[in-house]
Amino acid sequence: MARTKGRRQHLMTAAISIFSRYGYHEAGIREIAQEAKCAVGTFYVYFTSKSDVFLALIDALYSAVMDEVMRGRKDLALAEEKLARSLDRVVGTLLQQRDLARVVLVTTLGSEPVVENHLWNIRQTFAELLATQLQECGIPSERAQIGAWAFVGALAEIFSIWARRPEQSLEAMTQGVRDLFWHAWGLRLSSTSSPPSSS
Amino acid sequence: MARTKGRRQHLMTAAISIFSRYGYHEAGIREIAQEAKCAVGTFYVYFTSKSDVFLALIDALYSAVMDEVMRGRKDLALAEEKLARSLDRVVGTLLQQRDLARVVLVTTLGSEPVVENHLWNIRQTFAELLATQLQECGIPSERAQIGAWAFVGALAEIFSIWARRPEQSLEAMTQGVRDLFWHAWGLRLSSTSSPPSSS
Amino acid sequence: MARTKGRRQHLMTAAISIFSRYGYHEAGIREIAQEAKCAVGTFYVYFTSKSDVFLALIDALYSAVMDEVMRGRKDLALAEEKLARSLDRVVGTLLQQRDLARVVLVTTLGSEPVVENHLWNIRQTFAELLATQLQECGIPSERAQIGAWAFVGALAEIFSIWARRPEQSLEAMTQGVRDLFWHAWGLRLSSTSSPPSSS
Amino acid sequence: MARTKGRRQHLMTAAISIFSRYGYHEAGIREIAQEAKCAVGTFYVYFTSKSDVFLALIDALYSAVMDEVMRGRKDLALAEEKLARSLDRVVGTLLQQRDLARVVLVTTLGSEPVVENHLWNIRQTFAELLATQLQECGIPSERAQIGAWAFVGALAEIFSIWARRPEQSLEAMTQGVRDLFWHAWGLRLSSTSSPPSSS
DNA sequence: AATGAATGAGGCTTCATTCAT
DNA sequence: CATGAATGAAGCCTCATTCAT
Repeated sequence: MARTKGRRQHLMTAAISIFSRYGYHEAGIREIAQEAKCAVGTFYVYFTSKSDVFLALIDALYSAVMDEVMRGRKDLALAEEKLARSLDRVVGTLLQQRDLARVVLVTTLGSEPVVENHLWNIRQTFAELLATQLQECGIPSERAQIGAWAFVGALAEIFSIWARRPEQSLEAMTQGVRDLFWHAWGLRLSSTSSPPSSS
Repeated sequence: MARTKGRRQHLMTAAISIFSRYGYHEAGIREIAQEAKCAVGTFYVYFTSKSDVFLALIDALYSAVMDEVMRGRKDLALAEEKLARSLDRVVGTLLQQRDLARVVLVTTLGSEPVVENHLWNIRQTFAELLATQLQECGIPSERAQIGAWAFVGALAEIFSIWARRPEQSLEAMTQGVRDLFWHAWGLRLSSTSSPPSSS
Repeated sequence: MARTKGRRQHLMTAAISIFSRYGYHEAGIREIAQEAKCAVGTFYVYFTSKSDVFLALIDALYSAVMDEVMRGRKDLALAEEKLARSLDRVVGTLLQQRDLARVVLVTTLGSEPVVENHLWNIRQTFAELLATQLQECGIPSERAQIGAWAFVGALAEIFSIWARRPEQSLEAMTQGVRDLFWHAWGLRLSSTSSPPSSS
Repeated sequence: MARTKGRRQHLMTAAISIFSRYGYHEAGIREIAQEAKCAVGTFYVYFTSKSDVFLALIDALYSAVMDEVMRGRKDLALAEEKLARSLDRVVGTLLQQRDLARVVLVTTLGSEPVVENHLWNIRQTFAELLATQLQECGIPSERAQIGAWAFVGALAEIFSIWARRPEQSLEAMTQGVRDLFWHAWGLRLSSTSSPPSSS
C-alpha cells in the first residue's frame, strides 16, 4: 500500500495521521516525516511548507467530493433528485475518506491564515453550489443560503463529535443530519441510496 | 466602559479584541496587554497563562447564556414554549455578546488541548440540555440528539461566516437558523420574541 | 516568640525558613513575606533586596560564632586549650543555630556574586583565625592553612548532609569531624566540653 | 582540540567555561552557544535543557574518576595500598580535569533540584565507596563514614578556594588534604605516586 | 532525489522591585 | 510604617525551514 504510491501520496497519508492525532499546531514536520519513514528534508522536496501539505489535503478532499457529486448528477433530471444525489455523494465521500474529512473539517480551524482562507473559499464554493440546488428545488434564495451554511456547519460538527467519540456511528450521525435537513427543507423524495463509485 | 470595570474585566475585553483579530496562536500576550494599556506582567497578575484567559472567556459566555436561559424558563409551562424561549435566549445572548461569541465559537478550535477540552465539555453540556428539551417536545431520543448537535454546529458556522463577512446581518442569519431547525423539528409555536434582559 | 521580636527579626526568621526549604533562587520574596505574615512591600522597608536579607543572615551567624569564640577564650592560657575551646564554641554555636547555619553554609553557594563574596570573605577570615591558632599550637604554616580550609569544608559538608538526612544526629557528626581533625593535627588535649552560653 | 571533537563534546567544553565563569544561574544558553560558536538551537539538538548539560558534566567527571579508580586497583592486594591508590587516582583525575571538577564541585550547589539531587547521589555513592575502603583498613564504621564525608567536603572546599585564587597551587593543596586525612586515619603507607593514565 | 544537522527568530512566563495610597 | 497592584527586563525553549553533502 505504500510502495506503489508515490512518495508524495505517502507523505500526505502520514500527514493525515499526524494532523488528526495532534492538530495543526501540535503536529510537527519531524513527526510527519517519521510516520512516512523519510527524512525531514525529503518532506520539503514534495511540499514547500507545513501549510502546503494542508492545502493539498484540503484540495484532495474537495476534488474527491466534487468528482463524486458531478459524476452522480449526469443522468438525473429532477431538481430534487439531483439534490438528493448530491447530498448522498457528498456524505458518501466524506464517509469513505473519513480520516481525511476529519482533518479538513475539524483540524483546519485555527491553523493559519493561508490555510483557513483556502478552506473558507472552498466551503463557500460548496455552500453556494448547495444553495443553488436548493433554489432549484423551489426554496427561496435567503432560506437556501442559510440552509446551505447550516448544513455545512452541522456536518462539520458531526465530524468533530466523531473525532472525540469514535464509537459513535458516523454513518448514523451523517444520515441523521441528512434527514433533518431534508425535512427542514420540506422535500419529499427519500434518499436515493446510490453508493458513490469506489475509489 | 473601561475605567469602571476592574482590571481583570478590562483585560478580558482586550483579549476578546485581540483573539478575534489574530486567532489563538497568532495572538500574543504582549498585544493583549498593550490593548489593555498595561504591562505584560500585569496580565499574569490576573491570569495564569494564555489558555487561562481563554477559559475565562468561554466560561463568561457560558454563564451568560445559561443565566439567560434559566431566567427565561421560570414562568413557562408548555415544553414547546420553554424550548422556544430557550432558543430565543441563547441566540439573544450570543447576539448581545457577539464579539465574545465569535471568539468562543470560532477561534477556540485548534487552540490547545486544555482549552478545546473545556469548550467541548461545555458544548456537550449545552447540547444535552437542548436534546432533553427536544425530547420533552416529543422528538425521539436519537433525532433529538443529532438535532441538538446540528443546531450547535449551524450556529457556530453562522458566527464563522459573520466573522468573515461582518456586513451580513447576524440577526437575520441566526433567526434563519432558528426557523430552519424549528421547522425541521416540526414544531408549531412561533418565536416568542421576548428579548433577554439587558445586562 | 514573634510579637516581641521586631519586624526585622521576624522577617529574618521567616527568611531562614523559606531559604532552607527552597534554596536561594527558588525562594521568593512573596513567600518570605507570607511566612512573616506581612506584605511584600513591608519586606522592602527592612531590607533593600533579596540578597540583603541573605547578607544579614550571614552576618548574624558570623557574629554569634565570633561572640562565642571570643567570650570562651578569655580565661585560657595554653594554645591548645584555646583552640579546643574555639572549636567547641564554633561547633556549639552552629548546633544551637542549626537552621541558620544550614542556610548560610549550604544554601549560599550559587546564590549571587555579592552574597557569595561576602560569605567567602567571612569564611576566609574565619579560616585565617583558625590557621593562626593552629600555628600557635606548633603546626607549620602551610599545614595549618590547609587544615583550616579542610575543617571548614568538612563542617559545611556535614550540614549539607544533615539538610538532606535530618534523622542523622548533627551532634554526633560534628563531634566526629572535630575528633577527626583533632587527631589529624596530633593534638593531645581532649574536648573541653564547656557549653557555650545560652542565647 | 575543538574541531576533532564532536559538536556535543564541543558544547560541553563551552559549558564548562561559561558555568565556571558565571555560575549556574547567571550562565545563559546564549552564552554557551556563542562560546561553542553555534546557534542556540544547536545547543538543543544535543541537550534537552540547561540542567541536562550540567548532568552530563557531572556524569563525565564521575565516569572519569571511577574509571581511573577502578583501573588503579587491579593489581593491588593490601587494603591500605588500594586506598592510597584510590585517593591518588581520585585526586589525580580531579587535577587533570580541574576546570570540570571546579564546575561540578563548586558551581552545582544552588543550581536546580534535579541537578543537585543527581550530584548528591553521586557524592553519596562515592563517599560510601570511600567509607568501605576505610573500614577495610580497620577504621570503625562510624568514623569511616564521617571521615569519608569530611574528605569529600574538604576536597570541594579546596576547589572552591582555587576557583577564587587560581594562583594557589591546586596540586599542593590537594596533596595537603590527602596527607591530612591520611594522618588523621593513622595510616602508615606513604603516597604511591603512580600517576593516572593520561587521557 | 534524499538527508538531517544547523539555524535563530520569537513566544510565554517569572519575579525582584517600586510607588501611590 | 504598611500595603500589594503594577511593572518590564530577561530567560528558556520550540520548531519550521534551509543547505551542504
